[in-house]
Amino acid sequence: MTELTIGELADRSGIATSAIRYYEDRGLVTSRRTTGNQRRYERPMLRRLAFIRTAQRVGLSLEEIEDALATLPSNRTPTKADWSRLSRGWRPRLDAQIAQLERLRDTLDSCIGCGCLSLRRCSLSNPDDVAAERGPGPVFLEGR
Amino acid sequence: MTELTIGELADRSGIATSAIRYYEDRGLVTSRRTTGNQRRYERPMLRRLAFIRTAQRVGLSLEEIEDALATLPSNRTPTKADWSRLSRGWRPRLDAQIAQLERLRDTLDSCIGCGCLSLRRCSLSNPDDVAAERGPGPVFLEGR
DNA sequence: CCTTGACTTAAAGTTCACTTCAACTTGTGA
DNA sequence: TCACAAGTTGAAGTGAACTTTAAGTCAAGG
Repeated sequence: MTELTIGELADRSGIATSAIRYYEDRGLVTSRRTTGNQRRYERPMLRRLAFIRTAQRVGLSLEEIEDALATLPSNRTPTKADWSRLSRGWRPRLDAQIAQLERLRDTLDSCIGCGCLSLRRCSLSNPDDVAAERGPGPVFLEGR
Repeated sequence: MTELTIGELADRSGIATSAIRYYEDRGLVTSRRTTGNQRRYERPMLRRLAFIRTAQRVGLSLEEIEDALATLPSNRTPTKADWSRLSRGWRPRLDAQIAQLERLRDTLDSCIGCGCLSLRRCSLSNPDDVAAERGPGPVFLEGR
């Protein structure tokens, strides 16, 4: 039982089989096929899925994750050092996200009493941080 | 010039006319119509848009914003106290988001050296915070 | 051998928050 | 008055990350 079926991989990773197939279509994971055309995964694929899932939590898109995975050596199973290298860059990214939310929170604190929300005067709704405004849509989806 | 056209409202709020029309379809904003069927907005609508935009930055969906706006008195223009009341609840939400990212960052710090990312052993890829796992997709979209 | 659950594919559907399009109508400054 | 920018509508398109569906094929236990 050294290889895993897609169902086993899904159970162990907590990622749906449909998502795993989707990742495979996008080239994020690979498998060998049985004579009957079924997918079989080696155990290191579990770590790869863990990497993908965690990178998503950090806020990377699948495209970015794809790029990161592309820098892994293709001639051997990635080592811990390989994974460590890839995830090292996440720290500044997380820091930036946290800083941005903290700015929002602090501004909220100073505005909450007045309820002004003036688009021109209040920095809450008119933040300095214009760079962060590119691209609409929700900035953060929490527990809901 | 006490009323604004949709273009003027867009200019002043920084929100595209298409988005404003979309909000109106969803009932988030309202307008009166000229005899020629064009929209005209009263100035308080600017604050309403500011509220919507800021609520989005905090991470609320349009549906949640809709619900919040529904609690405003319909018989009068909302006061600063009204807006203040609505935005008061954002603080815990922001706090939770920040805390979640900080947990992720701290766990990342303790995992980055080892590169383990084990789905079963490493808390980075296997967070306690299971509630936060509902709903896939990017958790945070920063500057990019 | 045979049932049954797990697997296969391509294609279409989902959600969110909009944007774009086409075809048309209004409003305004010269 | 008339050109033309700005407004109107419904419907379709966008992008990200999947999920669902349909119509099958495969693998393993009894």
